[in-house]
Formats: sequence, structure tokens, C-alpha cells
Amino acid sequence: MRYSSFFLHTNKDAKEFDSINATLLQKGGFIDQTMSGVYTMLPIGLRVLNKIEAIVREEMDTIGTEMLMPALSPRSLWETTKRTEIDVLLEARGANDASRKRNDASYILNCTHEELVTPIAQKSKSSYKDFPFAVYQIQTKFRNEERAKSGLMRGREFRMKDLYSFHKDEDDLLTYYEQVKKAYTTIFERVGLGEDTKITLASGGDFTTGFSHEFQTICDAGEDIICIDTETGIAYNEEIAPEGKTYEKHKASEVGNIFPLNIKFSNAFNYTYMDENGKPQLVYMGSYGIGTTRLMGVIVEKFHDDKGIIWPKSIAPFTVYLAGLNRDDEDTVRKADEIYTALKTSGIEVLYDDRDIAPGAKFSDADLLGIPYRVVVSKKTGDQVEVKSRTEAETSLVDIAACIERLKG
RNA sequence: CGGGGCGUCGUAUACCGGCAGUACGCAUGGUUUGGGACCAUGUAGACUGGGUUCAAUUCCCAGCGCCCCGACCA
Repeated sequence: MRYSSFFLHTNKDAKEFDSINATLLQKGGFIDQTMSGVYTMLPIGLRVLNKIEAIVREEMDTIGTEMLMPALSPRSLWETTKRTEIDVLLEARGANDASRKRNDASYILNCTHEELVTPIAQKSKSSYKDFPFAVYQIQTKFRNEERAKSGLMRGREFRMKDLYSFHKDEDDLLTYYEQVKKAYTTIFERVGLGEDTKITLASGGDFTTGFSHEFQTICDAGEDIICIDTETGIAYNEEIAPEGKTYEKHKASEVGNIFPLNIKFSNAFNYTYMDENGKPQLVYMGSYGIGTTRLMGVIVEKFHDDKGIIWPKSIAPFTVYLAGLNRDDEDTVRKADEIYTALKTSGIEVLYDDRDIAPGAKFSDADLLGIPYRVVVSKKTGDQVEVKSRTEAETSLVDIAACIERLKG
């Protein structure tokens, strides 16, 4: 991608916000705020989000099947489960009298999809032979947060992967629940958060009187506090940490959560299957979420320095920032063009800064954007190129072939 | 939802009851070219409504919006 034809504009003088991710993502031109808690994913930001979601999708495909449910749903579904009182629930309706006359209904902008997925499953999966099964989606969710804050970490409109599993009994649900834990662990490892993400015991919240598990990434910008039992190493959400134990406390951000719903929703919708003896039995369900936009925010919170973002390679918008200097020199421009083509041909994702601006402006953009490698072509580099990683201070001059090998590796 | 703050070119900010300024960006020209270049010339702005006043961007009220602290957080 050539910078000159990419829809990208950095603004290093943009306002500082309460959180690092809000500030850096806006300075880097990854996101643009539309209103409080609502952001546009600009092209370079979307590249990151797509990579995160691709990883999530790959891991989810090992334990479930992707589908896509609507963002809008009828209020009646939420009345069935008595969840119309959720305080963050958003409603949509005709914006003016004319459209209200045409359609009197009000709709819910879904914050989660148990109300949608349960009746869908009920329509076709009603024999014990059908179980277990699981479906997931990656989709935009809505929550009318009282106070949106911290950039992508608490928005009113955000992206979420939600997975729903269906089982004949509790044992089977719990077996699957453990599989989800493994898949989630793999996801957080792959996006670079493995080390600091703790499986944390939490209350079941609105869903169940039992337990649930949260995936909490230790992070100063986080809104939760997790307590790690110094003896057992087990992490608890502060809200349920038992008295009389010693804990290591950390601020953390909830990047994923998993709930054994048991029969809460199947009961509300009277979703039963026919067992081996021809008797109807309530279905056991689980639900499992990962906020993909929040994940993006947390990654910025974890990986940055005073110059900008440092994206982990697995989710970086590009692998390499190719800075073509000396744009007034035809030979150097031609050489940079050739290297750009060579990198692309090798399957390397490259952002080619072909603008006629000062070298320092390019370097600072490269740092701000957080692209893992920087390659420089200039009068000084001759037949070679200069390469350095985002975190290295020193550059090295190497042959083009060697450079490509390094970037591929 | 309680409390506080703020709404001025695209962005960041300043001043002022009497012609709204600076910087960045953007445009054009010239000089530059390894850590955010320089010079020149341009470009573009007072959230909305009401009130006070000879005169309001400025003061007052309301609405809307945004930010921050706290509460909340399936």
C-alpha cells in the first residue's frame, strides 16, 4: 500500500485523552470519534481489527460454526426472558411521526444474543442426536453505557465475538466449557496478551446464580481488580474474593468471559429436546464473549512507548514501513519502487511511504503507527536497504534478499 | 446516575462587551532533504435558541454536545 493513496492521516498534535489507547489510536489515524463511546474504524485501524478477528475466527472454527445474527431484534424476545430492564439496553424506533405510524414497534439494539440464538436453535435442533453444537458470530453490539470512557475499552457501540453452546446436560456443558477456555487461551496468546491474561473466577452476574470465568488482562487502564491468591495462584475478581486469604492485587481489563447459562434461557423459551426415551428435557447452554475492539484497545495499552504504538506482529496493520527518502532523486525513487514491489511479491504487507516529506516525519510516523519493521531506502543505502525493528534503536544495512528473509521470518 | 469542567478555522489553542489571533494541517511557489525543514502567499472558525445591551464570540438562562472524577459495568 502506498501511503500517498492510502486513506491515512496522522495527527501528532491531537488532544491527549484519559487513556493511552484513545490518544495513540486517534493520533495515528486508526480511529475517529463519531460521538462519545462511538468510533469509526479508519482503514489502518480496520486492518488491525480484521487481523484480531481473523485470529478469533480461526480458533472459534475449531469449536463452533460461524453465523451472523441481526443487530436489531423485537422487544418481545427480551420480554420473554424478562431482560427489558437491563439498564444498558438500547432501543431503536422510527425517528419521526410518519415512520412511527407506519410501524408502531420499538426494537432492541442487541447487547448480546441469547434472545436471538435460542429460538433459532429451537427451530431445528430438537433431538438428543443433534447435541452438542455451538454457533458464534462476530458482530457489532450496543450498550448504552452511562459513561463511555477510555477509548475502545468501554464504548457504546463495539465489536464482539459471541459464542453459544447447546448441550444435553450439565456435564457435557462443562466439558465444552473447558474447551472454550483452551481456545480463548490460545487466542490471547496469539494476539500477544498470553502472559498477562488471567482466567479469573467471577460471579455469574445476571445470567446465573453460579460462577463464571473472566479473562482479565493485567493493565493499568483496566476497570476491574483481580486478586491472585498468593498460595494457589488462582485469580478471583475482587467482587468474589474470599475473606482471609492473601492476594496479589492487579488492575485488569476484562477481554473475554465465559458463562455456563445452564437452563436459564432454554427455560424462558421452553427449549427442550427429545431424549432417548422420548421425554422432553431442557437444553443446557453456555455463552462466551470476546470484545474484539476492546482487545485492540488493551493491546495498545500494553504495547507502546513514548513514540507510539508497538503492535505485536500477529495483528500489526502492516509488517513493514518502507520509507523511501530522497524523493527528488530518480534513481532512489526507482529503487524504492522496486523494493516495494519485491516485498509485496514476497507476500509481505508493506506500507510504502512515498511522500515527499522530511525523513524525520516519516520516521516518527513509522514509530507512531507501530509497524513492526522499518525499511529505509535512500541515497545512502546504495544497493542495500536499512532495516530495524520497531523496538530496536540501531539499524542494520543488509542486502534486499536478506531483508526479505528477515521480514518473512 | 451524582459532581466538576469545557464548547472559537479540519486539529490544538489565545484574546476580548466594539474589525477574532497564533501554531499545526491543507493549497501554491521557491529553497531544502537521515528523527516532526525553512521562507513567502493563500485557505478556513465563535454549538443552538432565548435574554441583557447602542453593541454579545465575550455576560445571564435554557437546550444540545464533549471531556474528567465518582457510582455503575450482561
